[in-house]
Amino acid sequence: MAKTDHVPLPAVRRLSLYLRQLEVLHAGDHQTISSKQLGASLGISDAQIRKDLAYFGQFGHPGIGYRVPELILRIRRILGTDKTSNVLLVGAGNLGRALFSFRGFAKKGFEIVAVFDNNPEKIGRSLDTTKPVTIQPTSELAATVRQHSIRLGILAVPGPAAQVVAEEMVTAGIGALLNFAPVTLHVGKDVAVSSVDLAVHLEQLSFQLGCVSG
Amino acid sequence: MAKTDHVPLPAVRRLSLYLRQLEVLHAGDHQTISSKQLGASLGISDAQIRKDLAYFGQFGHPGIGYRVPELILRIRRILGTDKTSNVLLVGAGNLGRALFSFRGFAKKGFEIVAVFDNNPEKIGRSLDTTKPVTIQPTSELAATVRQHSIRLGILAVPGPAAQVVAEEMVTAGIGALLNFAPVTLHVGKDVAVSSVDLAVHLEQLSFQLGCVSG
DNA sequence: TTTTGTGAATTGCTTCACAGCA
DNA sequence: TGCTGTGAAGCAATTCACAAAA
Repeated sequence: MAKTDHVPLPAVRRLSLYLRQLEVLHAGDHQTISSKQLGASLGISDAQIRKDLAYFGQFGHPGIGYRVPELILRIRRILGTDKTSNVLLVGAGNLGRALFSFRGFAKKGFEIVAVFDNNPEKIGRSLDTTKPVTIQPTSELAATVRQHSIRLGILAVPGPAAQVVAEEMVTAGIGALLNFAPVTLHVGKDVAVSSVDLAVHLEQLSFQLGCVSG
Repeated sequence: MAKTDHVPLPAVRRLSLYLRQLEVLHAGDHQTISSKQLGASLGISDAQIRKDLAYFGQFGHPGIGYRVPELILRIRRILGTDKTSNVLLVGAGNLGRALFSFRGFAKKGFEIVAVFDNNPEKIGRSLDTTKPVTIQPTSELAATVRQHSIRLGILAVPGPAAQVVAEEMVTAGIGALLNFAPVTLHVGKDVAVSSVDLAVHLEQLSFQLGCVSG
């Protein structure tokens, strides 16, 4: 089976990009694609793509390339998105609403099945009236996590609240956190954390602008 | 002055994190901090921090550490956020609204001064009635970019439209793009691009969940 | 003592280049 | 011929370890 014998994290990140592009190709009825072609469409070298895939097994066909539908299925299996995952969201503010309404998650096999916020005016209401998910207080985290077998949580609360809420989520049984709060979360090593800080991204770009011209 | 003689991009990314933490420390009246303390609070080694800062000059004081207010100013200067930058946003959907209302940008020296969308029903309206910015059609991109000296653009349109809109933005004079569309943008090498794909982040976490337990 | 700044050593990632297969 | 899979080589980033400064 797959060699789980240490895979570079950047390789996993790129796997998602390959999948994204393969899904586009599949919709366009492409049956096969070479590492060279796929690389050109993503700005990545062909050797990189072959090496990345080789971490997980042998997927290609010499002389042919990769069969698009086959590779899609196998990458989904690797990422664990061949089955739909239940996800919870904490933080029913502007960002939380946008994330809850975002169609892209469902397409990729993630479904937000519960929303939490401790603002009393929000509890019992819905973030998006077209969906039947009502906002719960965080005191109900543990019960809901168990009930829906949720392992993945999205954290979209203000910075000052983030560490406390993250701890509540972990205690409730969450094993992976997507954090939008502009703070570094301190959680156990067995909990995976991925952080998105919008200001940090703009600062990167601002720096790069400064490099080329005054 | 600063050695601009090739800096690893990961180092620049971390510079933003250092700044974020330093601002917290400054608010808490800390006057100095050592690389060891700063590292502990961010989960980064002390050597890493000293090396990162050394790419840009000498900021520390042996035996003392770093003076917090001084280091904040110098990192802001490096990132180009010591002055406020005008930013534009294309895409007035759910995500665009959340980004426009996000307070964190202003705190970091970024101000969204123009919003674009080609939906005729949205043009002329406002994304947030507490702010006096009305939605314009993308045909007005170039004029607005020139008028406000905008160099940074946020792209929050659906995937299929992203490449075309990105090209319009670059033609209008935008030099750096923060892209939220789930596609790889093909732009000139002189344009900086930073992409945030929410589904990719969840896939990373899903993979990591699969590593520890079935 | 404490803590920085930095060459040297190390680790990790990417690219190269080619054998093997269709 | 065209393309994959992969060891070897090369490059980039991180960590080590210590001289110098307060």
